[in-house]
Amino acid sequence: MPQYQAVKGTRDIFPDEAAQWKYVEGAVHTLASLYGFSEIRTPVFEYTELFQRGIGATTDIVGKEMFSFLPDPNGRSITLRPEMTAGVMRAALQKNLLSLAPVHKLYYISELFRKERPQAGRQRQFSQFGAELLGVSSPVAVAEVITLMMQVFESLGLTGLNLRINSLGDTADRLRYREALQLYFAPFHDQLDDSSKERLEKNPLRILDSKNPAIQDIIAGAPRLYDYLSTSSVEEFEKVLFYLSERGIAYSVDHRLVRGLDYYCHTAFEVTSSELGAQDALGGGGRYDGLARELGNSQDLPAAGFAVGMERLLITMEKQGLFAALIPHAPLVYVVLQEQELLDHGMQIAFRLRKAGIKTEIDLAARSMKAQMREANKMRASYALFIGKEEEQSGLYALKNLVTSEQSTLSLEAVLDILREPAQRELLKS
RNA sequence: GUGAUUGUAGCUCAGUUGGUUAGAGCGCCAGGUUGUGGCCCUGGAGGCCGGGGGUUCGAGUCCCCUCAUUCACCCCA
Repeated sequence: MPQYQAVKGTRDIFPDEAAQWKYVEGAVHTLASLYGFSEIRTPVFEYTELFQRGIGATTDIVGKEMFSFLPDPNGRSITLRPEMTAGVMRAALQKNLLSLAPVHKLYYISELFRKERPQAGRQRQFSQFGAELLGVSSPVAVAEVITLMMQVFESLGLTGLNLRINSLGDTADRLRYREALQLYFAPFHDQLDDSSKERLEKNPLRILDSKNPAIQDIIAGAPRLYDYLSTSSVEEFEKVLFYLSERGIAYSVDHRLVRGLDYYCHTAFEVTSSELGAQDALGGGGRYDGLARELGNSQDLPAAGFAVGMERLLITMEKQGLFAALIPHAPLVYVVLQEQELLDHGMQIAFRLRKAGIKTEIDLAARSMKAQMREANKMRASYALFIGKEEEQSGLYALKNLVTSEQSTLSLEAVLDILREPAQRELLKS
């Protein structure tokens, strides 16, 4: 066992896997841009109060999962961001973005931190990609955001996902419903588990989220939030569903979907994958018009967004075999040295090739020719360029096509001429 | 934070009721004649058997503690 290993809940991403990340990130960038979203990058840590206010003091994230610390004895507590929305909203308010233009569409791919016990699909450092649409207070915004998210999944080839959606209504709706819930659960108080009892006081909606089998029957009989929605809230929700249907996006309405963060209102949604095990949420989001005011803004700021767990996305793709076509970028030519003394000359040749845009490998460890050839083969290099004493003096090199095994003796200029064209093709592919 | 699980070579794992110098496959390195890969063959390097303590003539195998892993709960991406 090595003396040092990666901190609990963190992991290293080695080249093979990094290629998968790059591929997925590329799809995110491309599609976000296609929908007119621009990238935003915010600091990894923020003042702790931002999350306490923004996410909600009663949530598990704020209550027990934040990495918080004091930068100096008299400083304000800061926290490694456990999610992105609060930080993005803070940035938007700080810059007064909405005064520059009425609508802003932002997306990100960022690292987040939560102090949870790791398990499948859950780490202490993880990353999400997500989008926030600011300034539009209508079902249009939610529909737009969901559509982008689903198109990312689709373009990556994911199948078998389940999109669930619900309406949480506006503040007034929820207030009325909250009372109704408390009234309903009161007689069952003694049968509830501890966390549900606590939620009954602080945030009764979240009792509906409970997976505790012992209280499922009680939950099943609870009044439905949907029945407490105002006419306008219902209309709004129906409009979102209409947009989704129109775009061929399959969904199922789930009246018990609440989601853990306090700032959601109206539409909330979640995408799950059966490929994921217990932590099956691939992504989720909703509307959060009230977040800005919660963060001290004088008024609400219409906003909708989603976040998708990158690790979970990668896990699902791996399980569905969606990385099979991802082949490592092989070198076009491998410079093979007859003996170690030729390394200087070999490196000079490699440099010339690389300058010409030709992906070139050379064995810096100066191993045997056999080893060099074996490695060239393993890397799937297309050509081997042999350098021996003769070549060094004559300036004529032996270029071997490793696929056809044909070999010819050429000047460096001739070699460049031959390799330039396939190098161009490789460049276009990558 | 709670519960369970597993810790033997770089990786995947064998290691019989405790009994000699701890094994395999893959990977890695080097060879299979004089400057040339893939397949094949040969050889080699590499393990305080997670750590500590205990039982025993004897522990990779049994007991205790500890650290770590994985999975699940809570909750979330």
